[in-house]
Amino acid sequence: MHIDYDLLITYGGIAKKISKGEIVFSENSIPRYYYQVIEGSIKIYSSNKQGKELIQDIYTKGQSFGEPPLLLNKNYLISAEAQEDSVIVVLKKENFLQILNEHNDTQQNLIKDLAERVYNNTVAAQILANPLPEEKIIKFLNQLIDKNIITKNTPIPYTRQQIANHIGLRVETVIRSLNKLQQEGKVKIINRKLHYL
Amino acid sequence: MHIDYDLLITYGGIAKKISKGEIVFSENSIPRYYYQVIEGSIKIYSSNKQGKELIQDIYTKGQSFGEPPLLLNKNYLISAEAQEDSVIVVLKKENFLQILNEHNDTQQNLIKDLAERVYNNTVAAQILANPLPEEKIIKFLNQLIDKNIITKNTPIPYTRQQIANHIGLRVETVIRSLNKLQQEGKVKIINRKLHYL
DNA sequence: CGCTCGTTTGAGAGGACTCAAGGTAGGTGG
DNA sequence: CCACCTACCTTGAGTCCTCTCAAACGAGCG
Repeated sequence: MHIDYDLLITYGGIAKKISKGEIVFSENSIPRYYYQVIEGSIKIYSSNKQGKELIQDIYTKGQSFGEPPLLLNKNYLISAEAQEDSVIVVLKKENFLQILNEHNDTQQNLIKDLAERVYNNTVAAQILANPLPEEKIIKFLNQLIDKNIITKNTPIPYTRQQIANHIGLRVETVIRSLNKLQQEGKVKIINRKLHYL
Repeated sequence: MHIDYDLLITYGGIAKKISKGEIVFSENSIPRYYYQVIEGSIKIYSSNKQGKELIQDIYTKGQSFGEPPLLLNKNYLISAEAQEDSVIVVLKKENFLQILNEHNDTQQNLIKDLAERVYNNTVAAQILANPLPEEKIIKFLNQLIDKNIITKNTPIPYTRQQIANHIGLRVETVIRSLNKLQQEGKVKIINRKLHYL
């Protein structure tokens, strides 16, 4: 989802700096705002009892996040945290709903965007349910390519830990699996930078 | 998502009988229709290389399914199969889009519905990523309660196999975990029927 | 009675996880 | 320019537990 910056401001949206590591909203809290990234990146995640973090999504420039609970009047199930110093626009819920009402194209954008998230979640579920670490990784990388986040033969901008948190594995397992994948010629590791072939 | 039956018919929707086990659409095929359940239940699932089935959703009376790929012009990533003898309405894509255009309330319903699916997927991801079988089961049961599919102290209408396919485990593991949960007093098994306490 | 489908139990193997210890690169400050 | 720090990566050894495979039991039904 993306709403024109000027429109957001017109309806009372406010740009806000968020430092790396700062929390935008957290699990169980009540949604009150619509959020859209102007600069930087926001990580959406949840943690289980053992403290293991599951990254559910990462939003960057131009993308909004956290609408579903806002629209459904339910509490957040996930937390949002800045992965780097970022800027976001914050818009009161009422004003967001007003934009939706008064601009029909916004509704259509929202539909497209939500449909895309459902679609992506389908893939994510298949990755998480897959019992083989190497297949998980390959599917994860394929997904990143589909989403235009990475391209083949260029360094992948994720740490081993981040990959692990995306697909539900431990760092060590990711490292060992990447080694196997390299032997199979599916990825290449050039001084620690991971490349997908 | 739910569209009024008469409206569907007005726009050219056709009711269709689907026998148990019959496929409505399958992975990799091209979406051409909007589907809505009239009677029975449709299972949405995908299978991995090892033939293990992952149930992603089950839709019943009044619910539609399969819109995201339809709206995004992408191929299905999942298959849809009747779990029992069912009746669905099939509506051509163009006509579905026309309904969306000409009935603003439909758009809003669609938004709500998609938001709900994203929300549910968030929970599903947490379940799939959880490494402990017993926690998976408990979270799964809690989700069924939230969705009003089951209530406490009544028999749960799922086979062990179905539960396993929902949460990414093997039947045997589900059975053994249920025994532990019974010992902990969290569920009760009355001649094979599972009850959540 | 004899299918068929779902449930259950046992034994064994494999592999992800855990824990612990080092290694390496890039940045910072003296 | 070098020493140091920190974050990330890597390796090893051992445990645990899910999965696999095989077999059998129970319930419902024609």
